[in-house]
Amino acid sequence: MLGDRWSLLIIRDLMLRGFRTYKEFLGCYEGIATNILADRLQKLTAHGIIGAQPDPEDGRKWIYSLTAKGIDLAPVLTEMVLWAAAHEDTGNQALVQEMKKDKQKFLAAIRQRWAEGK
Amino acid sequence: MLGDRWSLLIIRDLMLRGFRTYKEFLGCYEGIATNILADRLQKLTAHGIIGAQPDPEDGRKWIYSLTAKGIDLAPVLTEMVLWAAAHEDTGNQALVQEMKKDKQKFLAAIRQRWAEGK
DNA sequence: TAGATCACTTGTAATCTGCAAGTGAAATGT
DNA sequence: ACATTTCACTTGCAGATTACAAGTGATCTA
Repeated sequence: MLGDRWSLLIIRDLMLRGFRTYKEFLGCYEGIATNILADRLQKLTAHGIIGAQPDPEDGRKWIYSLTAKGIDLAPVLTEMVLWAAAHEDTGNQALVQEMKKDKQKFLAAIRQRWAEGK
Repeated sequence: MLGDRWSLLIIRDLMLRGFRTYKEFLGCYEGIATNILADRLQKLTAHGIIGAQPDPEDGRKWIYSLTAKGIDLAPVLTEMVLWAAAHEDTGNQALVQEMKKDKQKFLAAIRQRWAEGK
């Protein structure tokens, strides 16, 4: 269900990088094809991990967001980021430091952010 | 690097189900092809996540094991199992209960088991 | 109202995967 | 000693999946 090259990246960027629209995803990943992105967004939606709403300010856009099920992946993503930081070259040292310092606080902040609807 | 259908399952079963040989993996997953299994074991080895040693009791067999880098995936796998248990139908309720009850203790036990060389 | 932007869809070629059948080395049975 | 079986793979090939380029229609902007 998450066992493909892009799904977890999409969730990560919704959760940690504030991505919201198709264009943001498409522009960011080197190499993701338009049809594959559309397919993954659709499958994640079908699995109830993300949701989509029309943008009230621009009728062409859709705004993607995490569902409760998607937000519950925060501990998984956090551990993955920490693992990658420990064993591979990764950027984003600030984020990693914040996670390491107080994991529970970090997770609580993510949940809080989504509870507030942003 | 782990973004495919089988790699994380292989790591999970090395870590939690005590799998050690090619045959165990092959017999367990419905549908994994022999060449794909060989390929994944090789790639995981190349990435330093698993290692392989010849079986001293049977010259045909290889014994696969987790490296330190692989063992460090325990928190990721644990959170994934807990997420799946909360949101999908999964078996292995005993394992899930043990993880939930004391996550740190559970992780310490995994590390201990590997430190002892089993 | 012409052109740009947006989120896709479609077509096609290349790549990857799944399955069946094989291979060689090592173990087992007689 | 020799045939058979087991083991961990490899090989060949058809079918599925993916990447890339080029649209498409609805919506926004100048």
